Amino acid sequence: MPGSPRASAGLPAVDNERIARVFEEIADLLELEVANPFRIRAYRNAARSVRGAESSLAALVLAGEPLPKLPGIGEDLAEKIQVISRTGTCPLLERLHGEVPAGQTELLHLPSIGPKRVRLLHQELGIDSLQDLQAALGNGRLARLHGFGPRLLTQLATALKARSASERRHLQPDARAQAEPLLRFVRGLEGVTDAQVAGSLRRRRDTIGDLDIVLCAEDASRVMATVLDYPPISEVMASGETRSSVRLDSGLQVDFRIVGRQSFGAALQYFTGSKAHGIALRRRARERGCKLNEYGLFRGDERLAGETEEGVYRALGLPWIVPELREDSGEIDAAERGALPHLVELRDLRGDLHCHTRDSDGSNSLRDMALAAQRLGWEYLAITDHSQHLNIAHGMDAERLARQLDEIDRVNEELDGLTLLKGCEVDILADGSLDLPDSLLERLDIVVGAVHGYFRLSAAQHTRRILRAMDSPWFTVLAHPTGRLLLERDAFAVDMRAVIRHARQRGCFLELNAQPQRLDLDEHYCRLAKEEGVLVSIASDAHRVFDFALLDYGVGQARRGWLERGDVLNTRSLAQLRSLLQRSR
DNA sequence: GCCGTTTTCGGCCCGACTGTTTTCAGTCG
Ligand SMILES: Nc1nc2c(ncn2[C@H]2C[C@H](O)[C@@H](COP(=O)(O)OP(=O)(O)OP(=O)(O)O)O2)c(=O)[nH]1
Ligand SMILES: [Mg+2]
Ligand SMILES: [Mg+2]
Ligand SMILES: [Zn+2]
Repeated sequence: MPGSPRASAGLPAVDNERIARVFEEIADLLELEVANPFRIRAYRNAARSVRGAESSLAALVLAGEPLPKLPGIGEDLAEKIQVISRTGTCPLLERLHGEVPAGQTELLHLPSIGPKRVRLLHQELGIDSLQDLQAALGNGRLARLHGFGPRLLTQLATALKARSASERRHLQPDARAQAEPLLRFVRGLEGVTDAQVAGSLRRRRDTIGDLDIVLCAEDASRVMATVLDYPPISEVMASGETRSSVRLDSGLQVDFRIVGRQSFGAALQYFTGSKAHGIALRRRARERGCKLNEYGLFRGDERLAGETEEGVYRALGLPWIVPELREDSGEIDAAERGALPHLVELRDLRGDLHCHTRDSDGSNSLRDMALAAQRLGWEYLAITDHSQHLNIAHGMDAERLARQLDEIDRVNEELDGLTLLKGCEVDILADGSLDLPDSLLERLDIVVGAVHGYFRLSAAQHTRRILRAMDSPWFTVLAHPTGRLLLERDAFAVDMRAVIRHARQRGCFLELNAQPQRLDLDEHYCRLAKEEGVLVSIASDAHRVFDFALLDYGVGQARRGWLERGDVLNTRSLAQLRSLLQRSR
């Protein structure tokens, strides 16, 4: 078997993500066997729970330590986690693979195709894969199938043609760029009194599946007709009185929901999600003898709330919960106890600890970056160009960096209110050594260490590599700690708890890289860093002056990770920052 | 499969849109 999951050197090859994917795969296969829907849900909930777990579960298993109590993980699933941790799979998954034709999960992921239709395709036409379906679409046999009307057939044809495009998720800037003109359009429509973005974009998730837009209007069906006139709409997938799903020319799906004024808050709550958060609220309503839906909170026929979100939460005995926290990962409990965090905000940041200039792969001069930062009212900006190993980015050798340090001294002379810090984004080499000599590193205010290559090391090797880098007395911040590139490259395998604990021990910090294709640390690791008492640097990694605006994406992610002002390194004043960066050398 | 100020069985969120359904199943948000 390629990539044997067996652990080497005490660290597991199976990370939480892999365990979660096994549970999701089981859920898909159970769905195809038309199993008990609640059992299927249990596996999907388990996947979510494992993703949110703060420790590497396989690491605990291999160390013989007990698993923490995780929501939705009972006796049976805990046992399965043990087995998956050791083998990368489990008997149930293997059995299901033997029973369900291999291509059927792909079919299940097509729009409007669920387990019953997959079964029908199999039984009536022997279709078990995307290729089979493609062929059947071509020769007209599909149309004879019960429930396969013309609308569904066009939808399937589109989905098969642009499969990769339609299944693809989107980065926030892309989603935002398409949401803005759309919002302008619908807000200008007659009868529309309010329109808000909901869904994952409002929750500021790292990637966005589709746009979810709630509109407030009394005459829903008339307004819906005008909404569908939005020129970039290429396909109307479903359209009724109060909700529609469309696809834009770009391939992005948009879901619209229209409700009246007295339901707008309830609809916004419903459509913002997350699904798990919404279900948890509905369960809570039920426990209190009420019913919560997108129209309001009701006791019998009596409407208790619905006009505003705040009113809905209040009527459920809760303070309003910011969208970023709505993942059913402890926020309802915290709200109930009055213990919601006061999340960090963009305006709390007093500077940025990671940026580039023309001296490596940036587009603007050092001076222009400094002046732009000064205009933002910041107290400090660390200049952190690449080191020599990254020659693709014109990384600097010792001599060029030394010249840059002189330049920083000169620019600092003319700056007003802003202080440039001397830094470098130093490559962490494969063996964990740093890419510049100590004689130079010791002259820097901040050393941002980064992994830019050798991603295929094992978790054990990566962890050793990073711990060793932190052992350098000059190392201060670990940049983009998992190396992930959203929609392109997974995080590399690493024992993040060990990294974070070592950072605390060594007086180092972790970065939350705000580039929207990174957002690395993710929200789960942010919570872990907070729990372990390691400050996070929310950093733009700007390569041009406009990139400082990207910090807001980082703040969004930090908020999803429950970070408060005190948990963030660059909310500190320059004096506080300097003393934090001054390690016991 | 999970879970319990309704506890160890019997629940598990609730509603819109589509199709050929004439009273509802399938899929999705
Ligand atoms: N009550 C309830 N609400 C749901 C359900 N499915 C979705 N929703 C609500 C919560 C979601 O956040 C919202 C939008 O649905 P989406 O499928 O677009 O999910 P979301 O935007 O959260 O993530 P995405 O990035 O689009 O995949 O609709 C459900 O099964 N029950
Ligand atoms: Mg969405
Ligand atoms: Mg949606
Ligand atoms: Zn960088």
